[in-house]
Amino acid sequence: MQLDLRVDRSSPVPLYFQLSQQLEAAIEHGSLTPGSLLGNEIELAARLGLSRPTVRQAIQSLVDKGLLVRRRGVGTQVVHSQVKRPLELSSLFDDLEAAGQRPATTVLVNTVEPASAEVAAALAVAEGSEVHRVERLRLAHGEPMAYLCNHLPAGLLDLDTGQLEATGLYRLMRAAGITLHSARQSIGARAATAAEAERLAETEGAPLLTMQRTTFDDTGRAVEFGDHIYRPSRYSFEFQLLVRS
Amino acid sequence: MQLDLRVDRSSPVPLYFQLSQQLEAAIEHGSLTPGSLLGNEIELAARLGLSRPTVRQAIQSLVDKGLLVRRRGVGTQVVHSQVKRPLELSSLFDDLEAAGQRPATTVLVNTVEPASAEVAAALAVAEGSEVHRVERLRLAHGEPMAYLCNHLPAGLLDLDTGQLEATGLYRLMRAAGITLHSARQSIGARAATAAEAERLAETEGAPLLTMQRTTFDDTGRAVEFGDHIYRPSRYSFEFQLLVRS
DNA sequence: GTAGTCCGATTGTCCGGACAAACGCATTGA
DNA sequence: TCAATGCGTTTGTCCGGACAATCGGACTAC
Repeated sequence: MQLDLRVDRSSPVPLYFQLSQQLEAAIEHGSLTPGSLLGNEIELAARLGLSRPTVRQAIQSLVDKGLLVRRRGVGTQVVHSQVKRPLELSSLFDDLEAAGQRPATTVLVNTVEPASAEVAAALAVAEGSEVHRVERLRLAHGEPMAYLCNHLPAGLLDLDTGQLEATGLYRLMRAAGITLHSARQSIGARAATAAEAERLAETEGAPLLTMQRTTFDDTGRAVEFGDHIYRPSRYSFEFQLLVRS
Repeated sequence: MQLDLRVDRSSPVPLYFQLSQQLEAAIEHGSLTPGSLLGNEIELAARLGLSRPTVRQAIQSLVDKGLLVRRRGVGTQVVHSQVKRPLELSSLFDDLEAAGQRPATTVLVNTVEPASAEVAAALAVAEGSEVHRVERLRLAHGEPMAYLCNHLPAGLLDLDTGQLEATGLYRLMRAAGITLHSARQSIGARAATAAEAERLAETEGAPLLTMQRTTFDDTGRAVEFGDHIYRPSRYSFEFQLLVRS
């Protein structure tokens, strides 16, 4: 069966993007089965009334996402594996909400204070300069799941405790017009201290999953430094990797 | 100062690739300083005797790597942050060697056996069908660092114990003509069992970092399923993330 | 029967051009 | 003084075409 592909030239949405979205939907939906050929680019372009570069741009974006594989002399195939999504710069809040976990947040600390040496280095600000510090307990189904300590440069964002309890930090930053660009992240493990155990309803010495992250916006500014600990019985990091070609 | 950019039209290396490599080298080397404009595409194309699409393709590849940021009406800038490399599908062996840690491997088990339910599900083979099982202890500076248990579909690869002790599993797979494409990965933590503690020179109940990974080749076949445990005092996962746009 | 060769199919690379959209800045107007 | 407008600059999108590189299968020669 021929796929029902169409583009709307009156739409402000770029043509290549319309096409790639429809192809992605067809793959997700199962209309394009794994391993099936996509039909050659020339013919596809002719059928849609598009030029070949435009079709190629659409296909390329899906190749970059790992959904398609191109082979010279063969054609373009749908990858047949449980490919989900490449690792995104996601927030714990969004992850939990997407998983239907109904996340809740308790703000424990929300102050402005001088930057410690470690924080200053991570945020590339002067030691002792003012930074926000936010400490939160993240719950799912009423059970503590993670303890989140974040530092932000002062003046970047108004951090309202009420908002912090209603949504995630990343959403607040995006809403403030900050475009997140990249992050440097480190994941490890260690034993819980007595104070940490108490906060997370664990016992002292219990294994904890730790994550430290510095996030940068598109100008290269460090906009957030986070030091998080997770209960490994309740949370693990799951993601998809693609090989850089 | 004008950057000394040149392309060799007699080379079989694609022109856009020659250009992107030179630009990347200039960024790495510091000739292109963070925040500096790259000069507009039209002029750059004229200077190199290339067409604008070719120059754009070169720039785009660096944007995808997170090294450059384009802004309409402004130009293309070098991102000024400690951007290293996006997360790659790397092997522990290569990571350690790159860090100058002189990794060593002891092969504990190297057999063929029927697939358990878990392994069969991960590799998408029938339960009970034959699979390779390899268990290795990875050392750095003579200290145990990780315990690696891997399963591979039978017939994919000859697993020679000697080779496994001399290099990494991924290198052997690549050398056998398998092109790694993507992987699904899960990172967590838990307490060490008595047997694990013994192997890793830890104590029972000590926190361990765990990683499970299924790797797929470019045809979508599952080619490897790994279950690894790391000593968190010796190893943590460090990587760079880019936001998908 | 087997290995090597040829050939059609398909993607990879590259060109030159055209217009649209967004940004920053200077100018203009209230 | 401050906001709105206009304009030049730069990237974003799209077109149509050309040739090269590679793959797989069919064919041929031994």
